[in-house]
Amino acid sequence: MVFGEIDIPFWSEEGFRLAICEETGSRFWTRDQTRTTSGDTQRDPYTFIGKPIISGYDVRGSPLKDAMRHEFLTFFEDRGHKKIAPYPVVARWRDDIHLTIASIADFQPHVTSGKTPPPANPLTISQPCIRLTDVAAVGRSGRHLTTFEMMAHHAFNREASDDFHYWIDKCVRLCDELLTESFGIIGTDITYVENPWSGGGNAGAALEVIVGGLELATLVFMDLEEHPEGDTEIKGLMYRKMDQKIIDTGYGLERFCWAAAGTPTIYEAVYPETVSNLRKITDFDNRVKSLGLPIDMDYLLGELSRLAGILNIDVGTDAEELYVSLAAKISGGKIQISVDQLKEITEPLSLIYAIPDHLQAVCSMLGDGLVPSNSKAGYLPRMLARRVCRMKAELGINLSLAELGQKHIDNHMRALDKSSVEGILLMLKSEEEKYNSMLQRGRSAVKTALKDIHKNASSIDDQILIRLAEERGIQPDMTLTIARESGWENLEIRVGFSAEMAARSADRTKQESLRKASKETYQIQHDRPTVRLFDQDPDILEFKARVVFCEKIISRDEEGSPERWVVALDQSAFYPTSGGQECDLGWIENSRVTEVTSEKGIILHYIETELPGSEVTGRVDRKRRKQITQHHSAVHVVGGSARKVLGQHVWQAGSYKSRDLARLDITHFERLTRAQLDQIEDHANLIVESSIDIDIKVVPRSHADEFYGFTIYQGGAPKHDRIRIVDINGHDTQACGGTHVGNTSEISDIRLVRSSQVQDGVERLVVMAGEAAREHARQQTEILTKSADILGVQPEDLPKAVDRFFREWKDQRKTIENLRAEVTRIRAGGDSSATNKDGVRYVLMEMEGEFRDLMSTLGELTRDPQNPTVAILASRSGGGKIVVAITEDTIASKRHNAATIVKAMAPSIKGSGGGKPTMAQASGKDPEGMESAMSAARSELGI
RNA sequence: GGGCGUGUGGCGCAGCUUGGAAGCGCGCUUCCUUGGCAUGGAAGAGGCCCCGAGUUCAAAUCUCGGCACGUCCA
Repeated sequence: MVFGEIDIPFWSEEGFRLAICEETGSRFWTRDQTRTTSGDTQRDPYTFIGKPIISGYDVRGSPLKDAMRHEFLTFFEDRGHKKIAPYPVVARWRDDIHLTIASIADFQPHVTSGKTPPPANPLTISQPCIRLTDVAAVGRSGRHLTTFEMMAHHAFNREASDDFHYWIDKCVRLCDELLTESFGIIGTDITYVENPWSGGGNAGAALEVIVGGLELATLVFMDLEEHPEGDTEIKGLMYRKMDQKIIDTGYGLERFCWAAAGTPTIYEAVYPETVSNLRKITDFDNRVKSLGLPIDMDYLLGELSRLAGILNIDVGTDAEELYVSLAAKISGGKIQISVDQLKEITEPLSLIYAIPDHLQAVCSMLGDGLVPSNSKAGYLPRMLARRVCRMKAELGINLSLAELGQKHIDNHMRALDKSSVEGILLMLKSEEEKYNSMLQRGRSAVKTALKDIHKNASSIDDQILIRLAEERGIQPDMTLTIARESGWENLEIRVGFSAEMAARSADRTKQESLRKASKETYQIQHDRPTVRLFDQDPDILEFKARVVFCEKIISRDEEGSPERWVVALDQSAFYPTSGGQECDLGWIENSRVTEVTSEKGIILHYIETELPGSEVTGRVDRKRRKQITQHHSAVHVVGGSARKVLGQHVWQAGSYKSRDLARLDITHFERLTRAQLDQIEDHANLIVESSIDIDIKVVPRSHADEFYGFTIYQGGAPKHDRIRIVDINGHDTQACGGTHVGNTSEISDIRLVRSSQVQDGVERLVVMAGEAAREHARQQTEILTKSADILGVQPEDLPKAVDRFFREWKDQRKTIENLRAEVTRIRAGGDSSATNKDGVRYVLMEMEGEFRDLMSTLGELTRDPQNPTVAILASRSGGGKIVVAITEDTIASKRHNAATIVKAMAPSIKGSGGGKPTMAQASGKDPEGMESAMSAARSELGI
């Protein structure tokens, strides 16, 4: 059978026939003897709008979702599936994606690869997901959402180990029973379209389940994995059978709700409160009424949804053209509606629809502890928050982002606890402020960028638009709005520009991904993992071991680098650099260990001399280990304290533990004040004083997820099927492989030295514990004492004294400048340094000071056009400096050239110089030559 | 993780391409105009041009490093 074709007993038993879609050519199965299209084509309009295909559900919004979800989960529970609690939308257990994009994502890669058993088998779940790929279509298409719940039943079959549940036939039977029995859908309305699936290294046959023009579910039968020697080719890649056969299904909860509600769009079914509220606030219905169209609003919306859903407004498509054809098609052309009228309705409406969806996505991301940021994952909620801000402004809504968020949470996210809600609202508030300040800055940026463009100009240089968008985040349409406000009223952006820009950035992203750097590591020919003694007992610091291999490293660096050997042992107490913790150092026999790393479970010790035998003794540097261990435990304590003090949104974004200091990066939405640091520090020290035991145990992956929750993955995605839990009882629990003290009291002392910002939304705390903390305190005191000594004050008076000195220094500098000007005026007015000849004043003056000082004095002499002057100032400091200036646009500047004068003078002081005709300068190495430089100037000037 | 960009009086910014005297608008102080206010006029104060190296006769300007911040993409 060809890959992707599905023939099961169920088809014939139930009277299905195979058909080929006239429109798309795909194979599909149907009970309907007359059907000629698969159901999901341009020729298949939605049939359920105004007449639901799922009956018996009168409610809308959250209650509708709850009822639907309950029906689905109960159906599969009754049929031997275990119900699993949903995972977070922020996929912290994975390092390849930021957000949970499907229910199967919960089990990738550990379960799908076969490494870890699933939490239950078979199982059913309703998983909230976020997908941002179609964000531009949300609100416009009538059916796209960024946030949705994927209801699913999964089975993980392993024939080899006799662990087999069900495969294609049973899966389709379950699905069909659910649709026809539980939801009362008429059997002939359902089509199953064959549409093989591949992605992420796996592939399999699949069926799309279509009812009433809407794809309600997808059933994937994953049994292939990518392999160069595989025998099945799909989209140019080779695949082979894998050990597991995985049932991966996805039922769109919101689509079921829509099909049950029969509303014009999916948004009215899922977010009725927000949609009607926003329609009221924006006076939408009256605005539409004033267009005077002879049709019922709901009917029109239904029509639009039906058509726009099929027209599929996508990114980069020419919206104008779509509008024209849409206007013509409405009600089969029976209703007259102009493109402008249509826009008047759809533009605001699409925003009203998109807002609740975006709010749902933002609030669930923030609720899961994703803090908005200008880079990394934090950019995702920021982007959505900013979209909402923009839409809000376009609709003229006066509510703040936080107020909208509050309403949304009240309607849709009641399960959130109070502190999380507070955190979300704070972050929304701060996001709106940041958005507004960006706009503020944007306004002046646009004005500056356009300042050389004539007010009547009709087009803007592409480069200007691109720069504004890429550097300042001002999209072209916004640039246009600002420009028009500020006086460039005729500006237009040429058609297709936005699409070009999108293509440009997509292109660059592609180029980037092509550049891949591979890091060279030591090649290991052995595969037996080293026994990690520090895991068993962190107190083992001296041990005997057998040498597995010991090889000299050929250094590619420059000649003189010291000789090094790399050693692997059968067991080791040396902790290798990993998880942000620096490695142990010490000795193996008499050879110093300078570095310890780990490759594929083998601990590699780098040493300075070759080892004599095969049985060796290793000794770990006790003091270093102790200090690093204290730092590591301190980081956990501080992390827990930060969460208590700042809120549940605090997550570890990275950490580093060395002998001298530890760093902990945490997510937080604003800069930390010293007062907050003190608060965290106090709390952390309270934990230290409370002498809490730190328990370490190793548990299976699925048990850890279930028992401790996903907050244990502070340090990143887990890499093994067994998880080492470090539990500071009641304070902080994390999955962690590092070394830790047995009781918090052993940390002895925690200091938060400072905080800095790594990126927007991520604060870096510099933590010191134990001896390092005390050493740091001593150094700080010394700096203070030394500085205070210099100024001759007590350390506590230092800030006041420094402030005074700085002030006085500024004042005096000012005074000196004024005095210098005064002296210049007096000397130039009378004594021998000034000469007048043919209406030009010549001032040759030697004085004290640097270039800067000479310059300011020059101004005094040559700025007055009433007094044409050639001024030559010289100073002997720093080898000799000369500046020459001539009053601009006068007979003086016509007669003389400053650069020529300077060049005539410079050789006398063994220097060189140059400048403009009215302003030049030179410096030299021989101040003694200043006299002759001056006479050179006199003869050059002819005085 | 990566790309691009920005740090200049209290605030908002120009100057940087092509190195050569620190500028603009708002605000501030004083005076004038007025019965008072809005306003108008005049004079003035206020700058480690983010920090540190380098190149140069000369750096706000060019190069490198650091710090702070912005923006976009994955």
